[in-house]
Amino acid sequence: MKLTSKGRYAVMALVDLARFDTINPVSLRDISLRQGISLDYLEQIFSKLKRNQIVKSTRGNQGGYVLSKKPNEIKLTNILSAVDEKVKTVQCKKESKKGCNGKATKCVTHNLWDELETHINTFFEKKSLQDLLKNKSERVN
Amino acid sequence: MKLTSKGRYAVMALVDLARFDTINPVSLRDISLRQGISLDYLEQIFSKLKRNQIVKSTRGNQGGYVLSKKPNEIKLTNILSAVDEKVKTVQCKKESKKGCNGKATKCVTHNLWDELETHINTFFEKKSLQDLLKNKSERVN
DNA sequence: TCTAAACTTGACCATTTTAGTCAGGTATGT
DNA sequence: ACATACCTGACTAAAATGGTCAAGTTTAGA
Repeated sequence: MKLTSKGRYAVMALVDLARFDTINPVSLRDISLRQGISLDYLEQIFSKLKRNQIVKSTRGNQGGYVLSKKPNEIKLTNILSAVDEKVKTVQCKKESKKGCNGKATKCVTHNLWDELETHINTFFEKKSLQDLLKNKSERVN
Repeated sequence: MKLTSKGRYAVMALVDLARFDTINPVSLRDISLRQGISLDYLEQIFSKLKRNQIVKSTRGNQGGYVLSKKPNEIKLTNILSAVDEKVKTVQCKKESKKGCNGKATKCVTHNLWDELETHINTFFEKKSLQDLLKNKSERVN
């Protein structure tokens, strides 16, 4: 199972983007500063988001990124899979042909992880960027 | 988020144990052979399971491990947390005092991961070893 | 009592993943 | 032209993963 900072950064950055892209493209530099994420790392992430048509870019001065869809049309599944955070739990080796661990049977936990995977995916399927915009940033304290 | 082979092995081994411990303690060697898990690795895992009172051990010849509770009393949460598979998603740095990423506010995704965590934990809370014993091992094909 | 089976502990390690950095681009508005 | 901002690929330190190895201790049974 993979769910790391990269996925979190992607979501954070997109929420930030959704809040500021009403008029002009938003530069990664701004997002970097506001969210405290390394600019270089953001570029890697946005490169993937772009490949997956989640954002559009404008080059040059005053350029930046814009969402390619409305916030409520962008599901978290889309975001996470775009940055290669496969919500795949533990894969049994060569599960396709043989059973797990080279046995002739599926391992007893096989269905379990499948179930969990579905469970999590459903969670991310229901949530959209829009949902995250609502509870904005809460003050600590 | 951590959910790796160690957790899967722990569950697999305990299901195996639950099936065979009716009379005598089950040796790790047997589990190792049946489940195709390295014996040395199993020892590490069972050391943790023992520390967390999930299994009891008998040393010496004919020794081995036995469940310390009934299969329906052992929830998957117990197993996974015993082997340090913290179902903790992404933690924001120093979230306690300051906000995330050193900002004064919680990051926008903070509540999201909290929610997910709860979501997953609920899943594991409901499942017991007993549940896994039912759908035994299915043949591939 | 001897010995083999089985648990116990801790150190060690190769590989992979993570979370970036760095260096060099290219495109474009002003 | 030049600053800004996107774009790309190579590189890397540190951590996690999935083990192995070595050296025990304990106890049943011959």
